[in-house]
This record gives sequence, structure tokens and C-alpha cells, in this order.
Amino acid sequence: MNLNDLNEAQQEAVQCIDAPSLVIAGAGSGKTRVLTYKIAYLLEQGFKPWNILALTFTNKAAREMKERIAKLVSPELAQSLWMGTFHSIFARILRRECSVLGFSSNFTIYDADDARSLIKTIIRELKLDDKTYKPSTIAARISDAKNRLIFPDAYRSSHDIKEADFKARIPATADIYLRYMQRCRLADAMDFDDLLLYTFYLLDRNTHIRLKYEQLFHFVLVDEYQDTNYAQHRIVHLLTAQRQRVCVVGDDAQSIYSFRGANVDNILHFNKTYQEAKLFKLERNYRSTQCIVNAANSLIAHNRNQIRKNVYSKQNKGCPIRLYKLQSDFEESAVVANRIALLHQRQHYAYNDIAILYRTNSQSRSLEEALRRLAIPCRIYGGLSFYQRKEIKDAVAYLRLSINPRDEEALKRIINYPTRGIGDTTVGRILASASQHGVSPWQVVADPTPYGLALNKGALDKLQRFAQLISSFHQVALTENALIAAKRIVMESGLSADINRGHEPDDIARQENLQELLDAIAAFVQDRQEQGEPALLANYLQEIALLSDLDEEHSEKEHSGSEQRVTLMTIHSAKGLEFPIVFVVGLEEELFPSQKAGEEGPRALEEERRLMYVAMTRAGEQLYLSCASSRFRFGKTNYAAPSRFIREIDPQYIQGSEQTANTSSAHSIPSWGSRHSASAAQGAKSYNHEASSFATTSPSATTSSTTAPRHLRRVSSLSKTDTAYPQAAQTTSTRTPQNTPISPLPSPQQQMPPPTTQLHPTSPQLSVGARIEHPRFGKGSISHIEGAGLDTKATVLFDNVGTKQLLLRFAKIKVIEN
DNA sequence: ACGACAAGGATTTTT
DNA sequence: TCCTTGTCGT
Repeated sequence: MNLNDLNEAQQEAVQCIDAPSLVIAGAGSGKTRVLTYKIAYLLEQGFKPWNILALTFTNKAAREMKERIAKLVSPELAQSLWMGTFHSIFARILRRECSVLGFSSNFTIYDADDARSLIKTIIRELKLDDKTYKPSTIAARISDAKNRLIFPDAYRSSHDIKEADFKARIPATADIYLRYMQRCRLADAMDFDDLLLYTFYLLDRNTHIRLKYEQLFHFVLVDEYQDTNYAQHRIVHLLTAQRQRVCVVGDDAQSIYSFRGANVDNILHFNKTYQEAKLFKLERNYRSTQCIVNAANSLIAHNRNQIRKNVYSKQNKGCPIRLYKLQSDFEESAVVANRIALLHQRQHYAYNDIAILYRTNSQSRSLEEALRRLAIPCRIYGGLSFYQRKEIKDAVAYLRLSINPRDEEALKRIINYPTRGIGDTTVGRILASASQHGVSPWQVVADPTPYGLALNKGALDKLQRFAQLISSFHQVALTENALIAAKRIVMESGLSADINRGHEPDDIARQENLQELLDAIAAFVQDRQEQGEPALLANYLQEIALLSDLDEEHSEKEHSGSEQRVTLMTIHSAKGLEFPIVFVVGLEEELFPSQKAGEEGPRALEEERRLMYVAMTRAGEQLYLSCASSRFRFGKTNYAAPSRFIREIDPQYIQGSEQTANTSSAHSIPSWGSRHSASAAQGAKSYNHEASSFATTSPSATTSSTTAPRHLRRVSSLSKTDTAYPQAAQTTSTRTPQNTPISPLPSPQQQMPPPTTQLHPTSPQLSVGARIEHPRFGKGSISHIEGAGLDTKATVLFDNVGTKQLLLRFAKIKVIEN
């Protein structure tokens, strides 16, 4: 490591180890660099890696930092650091110390859906109206309380809260909260917020444990400090109050998660908590042109609540920000797509260098369509993540229940899926009985007699069979590795059979997803075994509970090469990323800033402004802004004025914005008819030129080109939706209505999203008796074949693992002899 | 127990 | 518009 790689401000921040330090890292100022160098520096100064705790918000951030430290120092040292997300580190600690809290070390982690579902159950049990007591609202309130370290008893006795709940007409929230906590405990489950809440509780109440971790962590570093909530702040404080060896890094101007409990005050008032704190400001931006940096500064200057800083760039001045004022969202998309085509063709920008950012996910649609018309490949981030897909949740519910049968949410999810005759009435009685006796539903299922279940013989039989099934899974999970256990569970539960029943594109997608899960488990097991670490199902579940699917990015790149795509994402997901070219679209009042923010007042508006700041500072070389006077939203055309944020940017950095900023009102936006008029901004003129190819696209062509991807999007309900358009040139021009496939089941090569599905379009010719080899199951012989074409399914008797049913188009099998 | 239909709701979402 | 949710009918 060489400190000379850093600028002066960065060096100072890195070298401060005897006092708490707050590093305000302006956008693009090398924040991660400072953190990694600081850790390297600490190691050089003799700190042991296992005495250093580095907390991040995302797994991705932790992983990246670890990689960089591995390169900077050594992989071994990097490996021994305590580095991870708040939640994963605290979960690790909690699993170790949980006996004090009355949880087992295999406790389940409830995700947001589990939490909401349980809250809903409780609302019903309490005979409250779930119109008034909207589960999501209550869940948010409980989450909020937990993030502020307010336990149920404190919640109940707080006058302010009581009044607020009374005003909101949900006075029973305190009861729901208490019951919710009890139920989680009974289920041996913690939700995301509990991981913080109980960690705090443990450290705060248990001196012994606090001392242990105080003595363990000689230095604590926190990334993205502006996004910490009160609980996180207090935990960090508990761990560092003695030694005062703490370094937090962040940018108050980029705090955009207050709606999730993040509290900007943590960073704004850091020096109140740590009075000896030293403040370091990283103000040199290495990412963007002067024009972009200055424009962003001029915008954020409208915020009152902030730490003043002077972010500057020494790069080129760069070109001014281009502003497009369009008439409709449709036009906006077309203009953006056209501009991207030009950037690609004339200025030779790679698609990967370009991002389109928007406030809401729903804005992606028209952009996607416009891009497709010009055959520009794009990748849309957002939507359901892998683990949120129904079939994955079902499978994971079985796995969870096998590890922790008390997991109420998992039980409810699959007790009658696949259908086994345990209907709502039966489940209702079980839940009521469990709740009445203060036991977990599983206890009632496993042993109904003591709880006086009013069920007939048939229902009881079915229950017993279910209980036995789960018990056997539990045994398997304890003894076998995760892969073997998961496969048995998936097969014997009937889930596999249910999933593999259908042949619709959606069914196929589900089958693939389930296979993907099993593949992921296989990879996990292999990985763990290579490391000589345990590879039980419980270990796997612990791993995935806190994982979103961000680390698929790696594997995906390895698999499908690096195809160039334009990135489409919300501004929130773009935080921390950068692109040479950035388009920020949909700059209209009510949309950005959002209507809700407007209603909520200045604080919320400031957050929206920070969001705009984040959006602008993602751009390195060129920044484009656009707004549309009309937009199709919620099935209606809405009209809105250009966003105030456009006005708040110093017009000297915007091309052609002088007139629009001062003289034009919402009504004098250049429109189709007036685009040649003198009042049209320069941006609109260039639009006129650039959009020529769009202008020739007739509306009817638009509708026909929309047909193809409809179910495609469904099939690949991925968090990342890839759209490659292998036939894209035809999509708009040559494909006529006649040769547009009408069948919902087009040929797979054309219609499947290529990067996510690895089909084997030409299934090997197979006959009964053939010997084959499968990469995971090994060798075996075919005992039965059914179906034809794409749906050919073979029953294979494998030498080592028994009989499996394989869909030939998915199974990567090799024919040994036919 | 499941499919069909209507109604209502609809930021952002690191864990 | 599109998705989730709830209700109804078989």
C-alpha cells in the first residue's frame, strides 16, 4: 500500500486513528478508496484483521471492499476481517449469543413479506378491521419503532406514540406490536429490524457480552453512514464508546433512504456523539466534468439541512447538460433512444457506458419499448428478485421449515401446498388453538391431542402425515448436506411434481427457477466443502436470508460473457454507480419530486432533491435531463409542469435552458406543432433533428412491435430483465403482422431471453435403455420417456442417486451409449 | 380448492 | 395500465 496513491485530504482521513473521524465524502471523491486504504493502513499499523469491524449496507459493497483489500494487502488478511453488512454481522453475533435471548442459533430470519403476513394474521386474530389496520402501515410503524429502539412496552407507554396512533385511528398498534414480537419469538424467528434491535439489547443489557465485543473490535468503520438508522448508530456507539476508535464515511447530500428509517442526523450530529471527532472532507470529485459537478452543486445548494462543502472537479469543463422538454412520455422515450443510438454510432460509446435513470420503476416500460424499436439492447433492474418469486419462496419455505419447524410463516405457506387436503378451516383451527395455548402452530400440528383440536379423523390423518413429512425432512437436514437434503425435500414434498406438471412458458420458467435454486445450493455445497466448512441446509439458509440477488452479477458475467447493454434503473438503485453518460428522465412535478414528498413537506422535498443530486452525480461525461408535459400514468394521461429541480440548477450549465427557466410557464412547452418556433429551446431543436427516425415510425408499427415481449417479461420475472433482441432489426421494420407469431408458444430460440435461459434446443436423441451422464447426478440409464419435442421428459435411473425425472431441454446430459 | 372476475391501489426498497 | 387481493361460483 502506498499512501501517495491518495490526495492530501484522503491521506489525512486514512491516517487518523487516534480519534473518532467523520469523513464527508462528496460524490465521486474516492470514498471506497479511503476506506480500503484506511483498513490497509490499520493493518500496517499493527491492528489484527479480526479486531477490525467494517460495516456496509450491501453485500456487494462488502464484497467489493474485501476484494480490494485482498489485492492491496493479502487475501488471508482480508479474509479475517469482520466485514459485512450490518445485518449479516449482527446475525452472526446473534447466532452466537442467542441463548441469552431465548432464540436458538438456527433462528429463522423473516423477510418483509413474512413480517407483513404475520402482522396481518394478528390483526385478524385481534378482530381488527384490516381496512383501518392496513398490515403494511402497521408493519411500517413497528419497523419504525424497532429502528428507534422502542420495545413494545415503551411503545405502549409513550404518550406521543399513543397520540399519533390515536390520531391515525390505529390505537391498537401497541397490542399488535407486542403480539408480533411474541409470535416471532415463538416461531424462533427474527425480522430484519430485530437483528439490530436484539443486538442493541444484548450489548446494552449484558455487560459481559458488551465487554467481549468491545474488546474484540479495536477499530470500527462504517460505510454510507448517512443511511444508518438510530439503532445502528447506537450499536456502533456501544461498541466504540470506550476506545473511541471509529471512522464513519458518508455523504449527507446522498442520504436517500429516510423512508426506511435512515436518519441524516446521525451524520449531521456525529460530533455530538463523539465530541473529540475530527472532520475530514473529501471534496475533489474524480468522476465528473466540472459542468456536471457545478450543476449538481447548484441544485443541492437549495437544501438547508446539510454540511456545507465545496465539491469541485479538475476534469474538463465538459459539455453542458442537455435538457429535453417533450410533449409526452412517448416522445421522451423516443428522443432518449435516438440520442443513445447516436452516441453509440457516432461517438462510439459502448452501451454499458450509458444509463437511464428514473424515479419510479413504471417509467421503464416506454423506455424499453423505444429502445427496442431502435434495436438497442438494455438491461432493466428492478422488479422481483430471485428469492421473491413464488416458486422459490415455496421451496425455501420447505427448507426453512425443515430447519425450524416452528417457523410459522413457512408453515402457513406450504401446509397445503401442494394440495394435501388441509384446507383453510383446518389451518384456521390450528392457528387459533396455537395462539390460544401460546405455542407455535407446529406444536399443534405435531401433537394435536393436548390442544383439543376439533377435527375429524380425516383431517387429523392428513395432519399427521404432514407432520411426519416435515419431521423426516428435519432429520435429513440435520444429517445430509444441503444439496441432498434440498433435493429430497423438493421431491418428497411433491413440490417438484407440482412445478413440473405444466408446459406453458410460465411453467417452464418456474421449473427453471427451481432448478436454478438447486444449482445455487449445489454451488454452495461445493464451495463450502472445498473450504472445509459445514455445508448443511441450515448454513445455506443463513447465507441466503440476508442476500438479495446482487451477487448473481458475477456469475452472470462469467456465463454469458459481457454483452453490452444500456442500463435502466431507478435512481435509488443507481446509488454508488457511475456511467459516462446518464439520462435522468421524467423530471416533472408530482413525479420527481414525487407527489407524496410534496405533501409531506420540506424534509421530504429535501430528500427528493438529494435524490436528484445522486442522479446527476452518477454521470461522468455527459448528462441529459428530460421532462414531458403529458405522461400516461395509472391508465390515464396526466399533465404536469417541469420539475422545480430543473429550475434550481444554475442555467449556465444547461444548454438552452435560459428561456425555459425564465420565460416559459408550464403551458409554453415546445410541442410538436411549435417545435420550429423561436420559443423552442435548443434542446428541442436538436431533438427535432435527432428524432427523425422516430418521426417516421408510425403509431401502428408501434403497437405491433409491442406484442412479442409481453409474456417474455413474465417468463423472466427477474430482478434484472435482460432484453437482447436477437431479431431486433426485424422487430420494427421487416416484421409484418402476418409473420408475427400469434401462438403464445413461439420457438424457444427466438423467444426465450437468451442470457438467462440456457436451453438445449436440440435435445439429444434418446431411447429407453440408453446410458447417459449428468453433470451432477452422474451416470444412469433411461427407464422411461414421455412427451415429445420440447417437453420430452425422461425418467432416469441413476447409478448412485436413484431415479430422477429430467426435462431433456434443461438437463445437461451426455449420451454415453444409445 | 381452484379458477374466474371485480375492485382498489399504485414512490423509492441497501437488509 | 397492471398488479395484488378478495369474493363468488362450481
